[in-house]
Amino acid sequence: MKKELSHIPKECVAYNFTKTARHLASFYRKIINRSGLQGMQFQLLLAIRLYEPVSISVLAKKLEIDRTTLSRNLKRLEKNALVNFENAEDQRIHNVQLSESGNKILTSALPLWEEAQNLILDRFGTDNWHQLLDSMNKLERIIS
Amino acid sequence: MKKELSHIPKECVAYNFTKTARHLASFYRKIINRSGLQGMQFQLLLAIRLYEPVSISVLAKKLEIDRTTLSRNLKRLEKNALVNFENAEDQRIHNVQLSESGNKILTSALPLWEEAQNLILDRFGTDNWHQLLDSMNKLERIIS
DNA sequence: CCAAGAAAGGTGTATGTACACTGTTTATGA
DNA sequence: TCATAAACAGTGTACATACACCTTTCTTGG
Repeated sequence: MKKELSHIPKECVAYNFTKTARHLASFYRKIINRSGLQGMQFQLLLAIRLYEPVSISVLAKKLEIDRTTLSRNLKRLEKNALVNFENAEDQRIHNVQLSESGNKILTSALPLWEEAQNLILDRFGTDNWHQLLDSMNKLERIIS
Repeated sequence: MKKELSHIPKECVAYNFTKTARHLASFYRKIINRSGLQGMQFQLLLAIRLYEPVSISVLAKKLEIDRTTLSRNLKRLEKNALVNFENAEDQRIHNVQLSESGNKILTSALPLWEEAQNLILDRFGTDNWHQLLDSMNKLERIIS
């Protein structure tokens, strides 16, 4: 007889998070795309505005994403003239900052993020979200 | 004066889920890789075992992933001889099922999934996880 | 001072994701 | 019946992820 395995996808922490994350990213992306930005581009421009001028490695740590992934994503932003790189005194460090148009398009996208966020929170409840977020953060601490 | 924006990454539902999902996927992947399987390969083989023989579209709906993404991921499994395709009477449908070696390697990976899952649940608490999962499922229903 | 190592970043390669579009096969209703 | 629509799947293209490996630049301890 074959072992019953249907509990695995139902219970697997990674699978369920990945699935929900995909759907949520899609939800936000469809709205934020109206600004001309991809979802990831929005995240990056926002993070750059918060920390600029900032090196690639530092930004990767802030966003908790792989440095080489970030590096390539930033390269696309540079190609679209949304960010600029410049060297620091330390010649190893490539500092990134928003360009004029990067700043402009980010500003235009902020209300779209609000719209997506509010669509979710109005239906899910802000308190429920904060509780969920707390729980997720505990989970994160466990695996790092 | 510049508007304060640091609440956005802290609060954004999509960003926080994506980040946690990445970390969790990495956690499971490192363990499951010891079987020779990628994390996604494990998911797919498992789902195929649960539903085989199953068409690509049906499998995509079960897994809630994009059909074309699934199609290409399955192509890699086929290339590695872990699954087989065969046509149904309905010539449009390509049914997929596990090969001998696909079955074997999946069986060998199951204890590794248990290991990863238990590492998380032992530290996080099964009840906490079920509560979190409930909340996530509510969130999913809201956005679909 | 300077050799060894650490830090920053890039490249090669492979996998994963998803939208727009296409072709083929089956179902359906006027 | 047969034109039209729906269902199934593949391809083109672009973006996103991440590991292994490399070079360049700085730091540090003997």
